[in-house]
Amino acid sequence: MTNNTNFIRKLRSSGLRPTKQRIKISEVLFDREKTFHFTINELAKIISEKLNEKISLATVYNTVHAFKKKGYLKEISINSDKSYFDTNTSVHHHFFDEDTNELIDCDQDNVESINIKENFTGKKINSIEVLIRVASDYQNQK
Amino acid sequence: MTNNTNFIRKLRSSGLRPTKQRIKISEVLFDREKTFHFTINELAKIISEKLNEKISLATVYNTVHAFKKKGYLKEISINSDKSYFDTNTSVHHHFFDEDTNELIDCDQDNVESINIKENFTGKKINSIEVLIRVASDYQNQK
DNA sequence: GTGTGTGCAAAAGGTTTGCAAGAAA
DNA sequence: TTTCTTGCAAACCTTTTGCACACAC
Repeated sequence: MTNNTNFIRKLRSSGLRPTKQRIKISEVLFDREKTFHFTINELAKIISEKLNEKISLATVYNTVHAFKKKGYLKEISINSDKSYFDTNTSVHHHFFDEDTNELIDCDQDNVESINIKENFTGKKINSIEVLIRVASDYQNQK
Repeated sequence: MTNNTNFIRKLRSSGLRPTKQRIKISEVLFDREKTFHFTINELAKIISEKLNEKISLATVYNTVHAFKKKGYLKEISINSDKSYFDTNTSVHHHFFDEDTNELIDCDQDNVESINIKENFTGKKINSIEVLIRVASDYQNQK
């Protein structure tokens, strides 16, 4: 599959040198039909275990942050010991399954739009993030 | 100021022994008029620097988590390396000032209610959290 | 006394950093 | 050859853990 050309073009156009590592990570992240949610550890595991490639953890961190800065990834707010990222960079919200620690995109149609009537902070709104925590009904002893 | 009696009663009624440390932390957290947002480090600093009291970090962590479990504190989702807590446990949302890393309560009146039209996950909704990231207009190079 | 809570230091887990070696331009 | 990127290990920071001692009941 050589739509690697596309990744190379994309990287180059955003001022990132198309290195082997970045292309490989692009494949893992963007060569899929559905949105992908991941932690950096999960991503590193996929690369090393599923693909049997060796990319240093530091490089994975570098790359993910570079991609985020370029707008190819979104970081999602969950209080958790780890950071979650999302290949879907459009404005949308999330379910977080507390049973499985899994993120699920929330269809915009399922949420009424949120209007901030007043922004008393006098600052620009950068983003509005909604996180809906869900869990099995029976295990609500948390 | 001896509304410590109140804290002692409160602690006891929730099955927590009213130790010196827990009472002191209660004072810092709840003996104020406005909502208080903090990270555990900030709390520990206030105790040691402002009050010149020595409470072990582990105890601060224990206490904050105990208070959260009892429903006296709320944990707030921000992607950050630290956890933020809020003494306002009612349902409400937040502004997060990216310039100062400060949390601000969002008046419910300023947000239209959010309705999740469909919960396709088949699970119970535990919470709906809204975080509005704000920053100065001119420094949007992030 | 019994059981719970505290304090310390060590450990753990995620993330960042410094720097030398390597690859891209 | 110049600049950017990688990889490694060490450092860092927040949070958790284990255990002896102290305190609340």
